[in-house]
Amino acid sequence: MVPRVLVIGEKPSQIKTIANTLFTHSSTEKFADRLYLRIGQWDNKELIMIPLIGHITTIDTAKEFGWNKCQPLAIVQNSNALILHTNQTFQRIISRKAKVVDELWLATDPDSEGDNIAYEAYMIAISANPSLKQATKRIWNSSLTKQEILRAFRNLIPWELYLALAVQGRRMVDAWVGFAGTRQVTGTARKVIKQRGVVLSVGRVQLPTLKLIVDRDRERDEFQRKLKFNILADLLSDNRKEVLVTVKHDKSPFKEEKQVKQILNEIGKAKTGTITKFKTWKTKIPPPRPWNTTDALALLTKELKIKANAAMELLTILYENGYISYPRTENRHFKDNFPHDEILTKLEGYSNYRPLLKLITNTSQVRSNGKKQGAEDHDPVHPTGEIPTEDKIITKMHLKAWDYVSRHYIGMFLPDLIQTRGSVKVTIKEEPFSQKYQQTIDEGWTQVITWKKPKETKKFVFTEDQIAQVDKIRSESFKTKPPAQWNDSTLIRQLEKLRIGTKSSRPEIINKLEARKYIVRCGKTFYESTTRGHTIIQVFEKVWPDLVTPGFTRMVEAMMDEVATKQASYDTMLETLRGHYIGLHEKLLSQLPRLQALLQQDMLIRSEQKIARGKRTTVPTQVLCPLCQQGKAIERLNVKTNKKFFGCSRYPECKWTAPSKKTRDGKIIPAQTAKDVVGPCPECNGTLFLKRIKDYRFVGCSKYPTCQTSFFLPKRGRLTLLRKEECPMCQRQMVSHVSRNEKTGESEKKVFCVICQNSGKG
DNA sequence: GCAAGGTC
Repeated sequence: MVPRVLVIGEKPSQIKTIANTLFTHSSTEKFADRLYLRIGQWDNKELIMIPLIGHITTIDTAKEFGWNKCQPLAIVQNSNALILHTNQTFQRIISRKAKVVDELWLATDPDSEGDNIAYEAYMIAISANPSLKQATKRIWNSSLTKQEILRAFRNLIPWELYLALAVQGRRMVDAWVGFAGTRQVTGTARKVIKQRGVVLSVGRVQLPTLKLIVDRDRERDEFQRKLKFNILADLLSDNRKEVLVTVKHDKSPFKEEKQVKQILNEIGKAKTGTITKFKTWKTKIPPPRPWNTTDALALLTKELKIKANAAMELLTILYENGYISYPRTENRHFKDNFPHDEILTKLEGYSNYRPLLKLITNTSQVRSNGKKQGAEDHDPVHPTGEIPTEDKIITKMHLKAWDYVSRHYIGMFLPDLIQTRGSVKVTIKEEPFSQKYQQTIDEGWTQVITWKKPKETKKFVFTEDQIAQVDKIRSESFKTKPPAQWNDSTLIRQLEKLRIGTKSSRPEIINKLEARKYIVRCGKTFYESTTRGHTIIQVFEKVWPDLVTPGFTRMVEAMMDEVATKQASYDTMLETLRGHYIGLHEKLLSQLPRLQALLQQDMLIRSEQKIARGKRTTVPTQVLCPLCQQGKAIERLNVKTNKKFFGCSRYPECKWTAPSKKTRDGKIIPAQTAKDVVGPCPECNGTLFLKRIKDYRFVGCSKYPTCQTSFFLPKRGRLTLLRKEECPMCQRQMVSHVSRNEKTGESEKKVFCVICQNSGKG
């Protein structure tokens, strides 16, 4: 009789691939809903393959250590507190089959988590059939290609427990910290927060993530906007008719206005400068590297303005329906023999891509391959070549996500982006100025990866030692900006960089923090910490600084390494970290009064917000509505974003709203005033108001970007809204524009309507 | 009810 082997896999899709590779004839046997054994002959053996669905066990507290049944710290102090729950479906099938086989092959993913999953299956198998202990092997395949599967199944490696035990240790420590910490903090919170079922959670990964957000808010709160200055000079053509380029002083930005004035005094009237250097060159920029999960999520969250979790769901649906590859991968490297040409040929079925695919000369490999990352691992995220169409499952959003994945993939085969660039250095009365330009010669891959099209700037030509004509030397001022708030895209990139969480868990971490009310989304994309989130970090920074920085994860990782390399035993790991945690939890106990006091403040703020929500108003102001000039501006609360804004007291007759802004002395006022407001937007319910971005001035809609109505105004000259004059054509405010005539030097005044450009006189 | 990590 041929020997029988039990093969354990980590997931159904993987077992299917392996079975299809090894077996010429095979049979299946259903053992649970949508789960099948695969049985077949290979290498004179009968292989029985069982697909798992990730871990078989979960860690829980024993009954007598449930909520409110013991002190939270008892979970850590008592070695019987944590127990393993085993999934009965897998327990049953593994036990049953283990009894009838001669060998056990563990074919879970080739990484430490995979070893731990294999260990769970192994413990069940040897308890059903102890003789398997001597007949267990591990399969370590670096990918799921036919060749690699065959290689791995012919080169079985010895089964060792160390890596699995290291992960088991990590799982136990995570449970201690999470369970004991969460219960202690939640217990304290419930003395103050009388909401039903409120839970404040604590964990090894969520606290460092929360700290990132809290720290950024702290930086922004402390940030002092400072005025800085650039000195600019316009270089003219020889006939002085046209500005060729605006050059910037090399020492810009200046901090001191005094210094700027001094320089302007010295050189302000200069009419010429000497070109000291002028060069041009060509730059080739190769296509971007392949996407791993983080890259794909970062792009989709940014472009589609959705959460990381939502982006992950889009990718999962596309994967499950066969349109893209497995979306959870750390890898940015396509292997050499990857069948790119098959996929590219299939993509020709989509007419939008056909002209782009014709630009490809070599379909055998991508032009900028990334690094191989992750021990398993799946290929980078790519389309399968199947073309999706809109139906019940595939929505417009799925199609958009698929288009990004496909375009990024196709772009990786296209020629380089070629730019011509130039730079000039010019000395005006010994003061150094310079400027650069870049223009596209060949769009290359940006024809497909359109979201990465570079900015074009105006080209200029000079010769060295040429005397350049200078028009006006002037200064511009700007205010420094605080560091930006985190969004899904920047946050998951930072988490990957700091090695916090995993490719699969990162989007969920952000969701969890939001569900716990530690952070809120403000606007559409940005995250901000709540008072509650702030409080948690404040207390834990005192109690256990290492837990709120990636330090604790590093410590756990170091211990795991010691166990995996046999320098420490599993028991040593547990006892070391148990002792460590007990000490810190005791410190937490001493901080509970402080935590309670801080949460009280959180409650005060929350109850204020509740009142605000109930009445839908807060303090009425004396500010006249800038749009209708009849109602008063009233501060209101956007319930969705928790952000305050101003609206007109005559709502719904007057639909004026404006975001709130903080003045220097800390007052909250509407971001628009009567000075800026032009009138109702002709396209939507918004308000048109004067906007200034850099040196551009225009009239824009308050509902931007939803409504993109805008009218540009002259770049120079003084603009004043004329409150008392109304346009006879469209009944909006007129504008007076005072500018200097370039030729005569006299000032000219024009009065016109910004919307219909009517002069008002005719 | 709670963590973090697999997978669906």
